[in-house]
Amino acid sequence: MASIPIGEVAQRTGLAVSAIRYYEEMGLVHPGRTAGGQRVFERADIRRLSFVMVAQRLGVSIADIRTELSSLPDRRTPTKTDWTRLSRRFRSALDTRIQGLTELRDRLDGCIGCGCLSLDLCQLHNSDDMAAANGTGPRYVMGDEPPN
Amino acid sequence: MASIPIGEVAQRTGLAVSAIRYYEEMGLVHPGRTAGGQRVFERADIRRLSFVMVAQRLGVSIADIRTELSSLPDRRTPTKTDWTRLSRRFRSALDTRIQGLTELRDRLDGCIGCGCLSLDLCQLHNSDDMAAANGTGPRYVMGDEPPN
DNA sequence: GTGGGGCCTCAAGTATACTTGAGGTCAAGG
DNA sequence: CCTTGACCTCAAGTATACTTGAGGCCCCAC
Repeated sequence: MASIPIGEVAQRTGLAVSAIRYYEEMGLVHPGRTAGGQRVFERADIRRLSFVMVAQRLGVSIADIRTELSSLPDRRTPTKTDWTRLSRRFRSALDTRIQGLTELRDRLDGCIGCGCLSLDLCQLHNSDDMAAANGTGPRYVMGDEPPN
Repeated sequence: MASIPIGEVAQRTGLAVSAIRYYEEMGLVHPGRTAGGQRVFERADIRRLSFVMVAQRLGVSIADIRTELSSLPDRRTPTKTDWTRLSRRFRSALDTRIQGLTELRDRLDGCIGCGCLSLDLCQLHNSDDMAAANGTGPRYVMGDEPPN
């Protein structure tokens, strides 16, 4: 069956060879080895790596990606059901993020009108005194959510 | 006029004191100094820092934030017009990002249906052969855009 | 069967974004 | 005045995510 060398995986995914080796070290992929010790990947590994790239792009840390991927069977080729479960969780994370950014954008819209981030009476910044009173600042803008 | 010490700026913005000093070093804020050498901030600086926090949250690097902020007058208190110009550019970056994520999500939706990232005949992954033919992989998913 | 491109490991380096610690100064309230 | 909490600098450390380099096998097309 398809045994793909690291260089080809790199070409197919667009990742650097060094990055793929790093991902293995981080436990995101578990390629096999030839008798001579060279890594042997399979298609499922390319898919794992694709997922890694997409998740990375969304700002998910490698540690978190590993956690997500741990729901997939390590060496058995994942079934459609495995991936569907993962995709669903992923989609919901995406939704959350999009929603957060959209709210931020809408709040910013109000700002542009009022010259906000510059004027004190904006809905975002209130007066400095009010902001000081409950220990805020850009938190209004950021919706009081943690960065990730 | 309002001369705010660094600790108060930290409280109001939610930033660590050390982070604010770092931002000064990186050229994102330019506080004044007392005769004794302590930093003196003004309201405009808090707004700059708020902007920094929001931009950071969107994944903008400090170097890029500095570039953005350079359109504001360094020491003169920015006018409403200054901030409006900045906000508009910012809003458009936000739009781009939201749009990218939304497209990603929609493509993922197709995937969930077909068990993609797992099956070869998905619209995202085509067959491995086709993907190999034009040197792609997750690029379909990522819309061929650079990370930032 | 061999030449050489591809692959290997391991250590160290890079970039970003800060934090922590040591050692010392400033300034406001009592 | 004097205490003391907030502030100062500078160097070093931390975490994340990789890349680069040295030194050396692997393996397949010719």
